[in-house]
Amino acid sequence: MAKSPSNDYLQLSERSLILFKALVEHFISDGQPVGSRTLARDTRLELSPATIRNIMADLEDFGLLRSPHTSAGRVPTVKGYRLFVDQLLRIDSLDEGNVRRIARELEVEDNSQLLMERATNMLSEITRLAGVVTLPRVEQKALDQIEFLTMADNRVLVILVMKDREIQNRVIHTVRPYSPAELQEAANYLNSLYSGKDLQTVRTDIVKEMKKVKDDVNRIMQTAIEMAQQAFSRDENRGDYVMAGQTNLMGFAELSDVEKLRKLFDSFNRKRDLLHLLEQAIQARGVQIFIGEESGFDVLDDCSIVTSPYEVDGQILGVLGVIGPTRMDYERVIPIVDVTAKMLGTALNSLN
Amino acid sequence: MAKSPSNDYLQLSERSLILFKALVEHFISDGQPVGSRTLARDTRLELSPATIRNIMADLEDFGLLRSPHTSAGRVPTVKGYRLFVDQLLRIDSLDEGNVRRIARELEVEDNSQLLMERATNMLSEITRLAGVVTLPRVEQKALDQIEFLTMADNRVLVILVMKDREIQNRVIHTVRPYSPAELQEAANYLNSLYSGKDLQTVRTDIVKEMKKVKDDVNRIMQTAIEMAQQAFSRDENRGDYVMAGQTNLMGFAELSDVEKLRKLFDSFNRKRDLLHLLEQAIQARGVQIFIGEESGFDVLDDCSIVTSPYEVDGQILGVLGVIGPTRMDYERVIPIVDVTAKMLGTALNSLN
DNA sequence: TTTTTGCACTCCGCCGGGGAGAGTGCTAAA
DNA sequence: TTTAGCACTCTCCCCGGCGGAGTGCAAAAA
Repeated sequence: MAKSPSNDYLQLSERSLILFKALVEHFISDGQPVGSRTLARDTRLELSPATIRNIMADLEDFGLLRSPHTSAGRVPTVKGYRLFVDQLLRIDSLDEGNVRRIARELEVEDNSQLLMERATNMLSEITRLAGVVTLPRVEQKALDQIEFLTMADNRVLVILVMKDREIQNRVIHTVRPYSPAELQEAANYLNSLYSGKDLQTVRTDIVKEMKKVKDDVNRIMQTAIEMAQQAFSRDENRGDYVMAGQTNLMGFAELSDVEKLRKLFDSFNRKRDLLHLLEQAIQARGVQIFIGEESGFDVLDDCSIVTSPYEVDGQILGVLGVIGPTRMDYERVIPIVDVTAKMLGTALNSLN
Repeated sequence: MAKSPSNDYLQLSERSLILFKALVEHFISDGQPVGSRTLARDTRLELSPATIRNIMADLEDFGLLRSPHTSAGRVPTVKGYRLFVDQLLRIDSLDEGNVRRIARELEVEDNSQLLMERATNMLSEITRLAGVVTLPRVEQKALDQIEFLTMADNRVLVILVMKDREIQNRVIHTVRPYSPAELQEAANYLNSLYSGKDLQTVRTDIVKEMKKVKDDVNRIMQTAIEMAQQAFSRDENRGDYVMAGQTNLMGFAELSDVEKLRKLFDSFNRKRDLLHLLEQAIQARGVQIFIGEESGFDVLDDCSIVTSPYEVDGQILGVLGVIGPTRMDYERVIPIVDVTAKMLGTALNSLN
């Protein structure tokens, strides 16, 4: 009888799926393995525990359930959760109250950094899980204005004002001192050329420009290009994120092991691995979910991540989401993540 | 026989103190209540366990020790730790290796924000506890240069370059548009007047200046004062700190209770309480230690904090330190905190 | 007087046994 | 195909017993 796990849930009857769904929901809400008896009580279908046991045995053969030990109930496997979120979940739109709350919280802020922080806090507070938002790559942002300021010791302070009102400061070192007038001219030149374009484009354009300039003797352009070359050089802090509500993860029984928790928190601090994961999520359009081992990142084995990219003018700038135990309340969390991503997009847009 | 706890350790014999010190050291190193037997083995004094028991009973009467239950060994009380760190500890200077390590780590950085982060990381790594450094109040920092940049919608970007090379950006809203030339003149004026002074002073000076200006019709000064008034208005984010190595606190048995840990971490995130505590420490000169309840802040009941202010040119800018369980290795931690504070001071000084 | 010995006592932690409870799988009947 | 019945298997919890560690006290030794 024992089938090897396969992917055709097709074989599963409607009834089995209803039962399966009920089981997952039950487990999500109280974290205990679910037995046939409980399930018989809780479902509409008037079935005896014995029948349910038969069905559960089938579901186990399909690799959707497993029992922690011989005489415990069943819990969903990763594959089970996958089926659940992909096929069985009916996501309805978020209730008015929360929608308004998110909107209100995000619309007032007029600074993109703070906006990100608010978004994370929102996420973690509403879901009672850990919230995370990646900061937009500065490369993707549109430049509004560039200015130079002379400092001592052949250093020049570059001020990049982005369209979203973020201000970036960079100090560059030059080989010879430049006069304020020279720098002003260079700034004017660059502003007229590049205002409104994103840094990525600016950089490639400058490279092209450099080739032409070799022949050209225009002094202003020379200065401008020289400055710009350094000012726009690739920023090495490749990406970053802000997080909030990590402590919400303490207190979930499946993470109550201090050692596990420690590893998880350490990895949040290291950022590298999680960032890598989030960059995968940025590729996708819409809400994406990594369940347990699917993240391919073992400190997150008992965790799931629900993410959604946020965008401005159709361009994806970053991704936000929440991290929680695999048995999180997906039905509630998914729309929250979804809406927050959209709201963050519009909030950012209104800054431009 | 039972005396009420009193403060005259004078009555304690040399021998009792030696024993007490041995006990505390023993407890610090392995966290288990210490019994008479163990102590008899570990000390030079050739005494029977029984004698030691008598002495320990005395020490308990003085409120320096207590036993968790009838037949466990003894552990130090807060009062005991206090005696230990105040009177019994011989702090010798930090070993060359660590001194050099700290120096090396702090001398390369040329940006005060990053310097602070390095310092925290150092502290937490070397002590294997949580490290914390308060950021210097911007008020205290010396101004190097101020510049203005016109932006759209009657907004002006103020750039404050501090002596320590930190760059502050503030956006102010003006009632009428100012031309770049006007702003340039204002900046020149303010730079000539205030470069090198700290923001606090600048602000008070400006208030004085305002009175005079009323009569004066000098246009440049008018503009300058108007700008400066807003630019230097009191910054409301009153204080902040950076922290590292919080996870080092997980895994100490006395904090292994997840709920306790959660409260502790939450309070780190809230910052308010801890900040308040650190501000007390800023008053003191040199290393200061809060043991257990002494912090007057109940999530820290099982923790001690060792702090030291750091200063530049004799002026205290902030405070740094570590947080760990009450039974931390004070003998090792104290010199580390001390040296790091001094090194941070000199590192900051070399930026000016 | 101080220190030590001897001894009774207390308390914790650990182990094994014995239910109770929950849940399973299998077989046979409906 | 579903259900009832049943034996079986785990876990969890409680209990009692026991060894170990440590104490306090009284009496002996120094």
